[in-house]
Amino acid sequence: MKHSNTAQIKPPANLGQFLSSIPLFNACTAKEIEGLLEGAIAERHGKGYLLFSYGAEAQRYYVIKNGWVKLYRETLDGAQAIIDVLPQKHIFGETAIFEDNTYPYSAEVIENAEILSLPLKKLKSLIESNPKFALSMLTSMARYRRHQDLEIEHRSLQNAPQRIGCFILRLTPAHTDPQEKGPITIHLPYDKTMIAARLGMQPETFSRALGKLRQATNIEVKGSTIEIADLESLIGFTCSACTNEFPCHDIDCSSCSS
Amino acid sequence: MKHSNTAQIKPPANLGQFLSSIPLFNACTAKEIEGLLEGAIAERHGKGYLLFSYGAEAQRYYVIKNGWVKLYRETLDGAQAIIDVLPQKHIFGETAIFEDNTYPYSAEVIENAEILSLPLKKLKSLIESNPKFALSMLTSMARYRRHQDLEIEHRSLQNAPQRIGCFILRLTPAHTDPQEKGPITIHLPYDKTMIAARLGMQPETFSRALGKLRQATNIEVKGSTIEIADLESLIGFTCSACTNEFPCHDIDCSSCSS
DNA sequence: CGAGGGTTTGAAGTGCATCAAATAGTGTGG
DNA sequence: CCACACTATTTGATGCACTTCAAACCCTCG
Repeated sequence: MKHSNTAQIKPPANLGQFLSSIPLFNACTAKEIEGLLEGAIAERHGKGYLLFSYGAEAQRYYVIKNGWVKLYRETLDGAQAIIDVLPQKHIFGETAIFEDNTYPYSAEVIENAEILSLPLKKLKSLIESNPKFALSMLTSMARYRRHQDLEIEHRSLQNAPQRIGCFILRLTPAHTDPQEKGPITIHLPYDKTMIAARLGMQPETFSRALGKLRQATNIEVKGSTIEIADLESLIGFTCSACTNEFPCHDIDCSSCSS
Repeated sequence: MKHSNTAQIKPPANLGQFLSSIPLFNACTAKEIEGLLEGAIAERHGKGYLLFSYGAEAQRYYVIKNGWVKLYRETLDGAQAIIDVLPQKHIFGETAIFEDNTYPYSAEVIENAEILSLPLKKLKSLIESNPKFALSMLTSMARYRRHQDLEIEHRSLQNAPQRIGCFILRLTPAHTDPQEKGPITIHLPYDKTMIAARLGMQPETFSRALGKLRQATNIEVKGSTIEIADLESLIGFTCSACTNEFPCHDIDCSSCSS
């Protein structure tokens, strides 16, 4: 794989600060953060880099500093089921400690990414020693659950153009006012092909469905840039088939662990 | 609703024993169980009884002693998304404590059921005071997550007959030998219409898909009784579109909280 | 027996997938 | 800076799976 270049980068001093900025670790003391970071490795990986495979023995969990990572599983005949696609500040692979110490999915970099990996052992002992942290962890898991519940709902209630609309809406800056008038410009964060997979449809369907969405809601699409002229129209079209109301932002999953 | 009869039943002495038998509470001492049970209410509800609605303020969580309960959400125009359908020994409504103290879904009895409801407060304090229990809770949540991940996968990779096959396979007694020769008889645990909804398809589709499954795998269907003549054939047909191998039993979700 | 819900069947329509091929975009080496 | 190679994206044509609407059937229970 041409792009699968990897480079270890020396852990910069501000890793602690970075970790603290993640909601899951909010309540941790500096000393605890330091403990978690013992044995940390920071690496830069190119698109296509496989971080770990389903079923592999798990020693470490990961935190995304930059870029995007997809979690997926695959059948014997190669069909992939995308479980999730995660942006920066997300954690993944950590649930292995609650299972049999193997990863419950595979993880692959899909946009050049800086990834931090940390020993699971330290995480486990922190959970055991600090009830407050255990509660943070539970909160984070519960939030992820809602996120997944919503995912299931979307797949059964929304059609392809609506799923795309929902995806776009979640890219608008959080706390955007639904009444917002002026046009909003957003950027698709990764390949359209990957977005299609993330939304459970074929690339061809994505392309056509985006066309329909454009006609229905007056958005403008130029490559991976999208301009929302009339936010309310987009919301009306998209959110009618969802149990959430607009400023849902995916039940703000920025603080989910994964 | 004709069937929505409800009767309070006096908490029998063996509630403690019942709770202890649930994996989530395995590690609890008798004293802790007793604490959890303070303020417990046991009730019998008929089909159609609404236990709580999405968004309602949550004071209690629930444990199923008997029967089946569906968790769902609905859009403004009445379309329902079934999040899960739970059998006995399952817990639900407990995640409200990790959110804003409101239920993240509605819950309705779909087969006459005996339901135990317990105060969330006691649960929360147990989590905070007993790290071991917090860990059990995390384990349980992690398991539920895998269960949901699998659900998403099934919806994207399996077609209707395969989803039904998978549903049937998970009804076979756990640890059934895949090589098992003699015919296996199982009973559908609730309405076909409800199973269809649970699997994300229309009742008509369910009926037709079950027909296809019968032809493809030599199962016999008489009302809600199904006889599996050739288990291997059923497994071959069903599990080829799944990332799990057969004796998956849904990643044994008997110990999930929900 | 008759009412009502659950289930099946038929006919027609829709949405998405699939296969095939053209086009646009991106990074490469010359 | 251009031509090439390769990938991402779009477009067209066709097929299949599932849905929808309508109606019949069946089963249970008062």
